[in-house]
Amino acid sequence: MAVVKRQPLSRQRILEAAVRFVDREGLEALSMRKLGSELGVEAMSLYNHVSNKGALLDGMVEVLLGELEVPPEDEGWERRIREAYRAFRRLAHEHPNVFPLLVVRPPDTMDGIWLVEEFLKTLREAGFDPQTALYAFRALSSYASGYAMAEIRGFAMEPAAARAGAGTLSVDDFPHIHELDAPLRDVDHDAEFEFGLDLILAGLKERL
Amino acid sequence: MAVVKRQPLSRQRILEAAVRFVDREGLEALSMRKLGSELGVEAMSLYNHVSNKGALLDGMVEVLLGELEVPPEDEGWERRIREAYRAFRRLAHEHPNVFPLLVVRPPDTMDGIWLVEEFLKTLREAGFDPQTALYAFRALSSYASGYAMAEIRGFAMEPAAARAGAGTLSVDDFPHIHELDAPLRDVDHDAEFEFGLDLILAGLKERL
DNA sequence: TCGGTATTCTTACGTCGTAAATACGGCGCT
DNA sequence: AGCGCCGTATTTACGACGTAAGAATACCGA
Repeated sequence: MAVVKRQPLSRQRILEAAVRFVDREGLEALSMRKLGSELGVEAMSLYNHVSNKGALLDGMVEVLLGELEVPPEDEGWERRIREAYRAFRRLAHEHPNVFPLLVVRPPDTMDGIWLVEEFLKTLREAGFDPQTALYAFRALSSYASGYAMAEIRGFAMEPAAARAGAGTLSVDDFPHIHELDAPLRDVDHDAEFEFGLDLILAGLKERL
Repeated sequence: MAVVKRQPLSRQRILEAAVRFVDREGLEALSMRKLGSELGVEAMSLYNHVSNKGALLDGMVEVLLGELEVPPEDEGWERRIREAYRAFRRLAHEHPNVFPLLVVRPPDTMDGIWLVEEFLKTLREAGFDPQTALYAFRALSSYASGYAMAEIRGFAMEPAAARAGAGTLSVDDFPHIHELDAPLRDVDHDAEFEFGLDLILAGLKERL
């Protein structure tokens, strides 16, 4: 008899369910009806808390952003920034099906703005002028989001080579890809990501 | 009387029409029916040349890749690579609505593989060891595609600030964003992109 | 208990991707 | 010229989608 009382719907509960659903089934599988039934509710009920599907997707990127672990202020600017981008990439690993939303529909919330502010503060206090701080922010963000996307979806323009093994490609036509066949088989993505981060951060330090 | 004889359908004609259509109307507006009528044909006719909508999208990124202007070999590795990524970014400007496809569904064609091969060749001949060549390729590609995406969709996590002007944000809570209000109003994206490219390329040269 | 408000459900419409069956048009035969 | 073949185009149909409009229900303070 003791049927669990159904919890009331709420924007937050919907968004979190949506993230879980997409984590499990993929972005394309997400529909209002299916998300509704996930919550034991009809599709149209969702519209009381979310104005349409676009807003639902936007809300999902809010959830992701909320999970981002912002490192504390006290550990030196370089380390702080490093950790921030590592955390960003971690998001991609934890939600590979949701993450692309973040790239395709940039967030427009106070939380997002606050992150930018925090970031710029760190760089300004490190001694960069405003212009350079901005450039640095964008260079790092571009790199990190590009890398994370590539990692999730397969590296653009590095297709069958790595996935199927270079074996099927003629050695004569593609000697350099072939040369990388073995290393490509198990790249250390952590190291690779850090390589790029090092490159950019080292360059930035020189401009201090 | 002289009605223009309707050209026969073909995969290529379909893909090009799809790119034109999306350039004009946006990705979300693309449907088999509308693309069909664009070509004076019923939706189902398209399926004789393209196995489904997914394949259509893949084909569209092939078209984009085909438009990429690969710089000649003879101008020194650094300049060649610079020009290649500039051309890549140009793609994003010319097809802002199609470009995201390239990020979300990495191409898997011989043309794509050939581009990688060409790239690796350039870096190997410049003197990089295979491992570093690979890392360099991916660092640059991540940066470039991340930057191009951000440019197209609005910079992730730099939202209302730039778009609405920082005026609406309290100066006390967001001093650093506010500080950038004016510069943000007209950033020179070319310069900004080059800044990041410089950073990475400079770092790479040191590892030669 | 009542009345009103906020939430949920039902029904309905137009659009989507695409499977299946049908019709068509141009070709090589005889 | 007539016939049949085969690839292309059309018709029709199905189930799923997002969501507008209205009806039903649940909840809450008086």
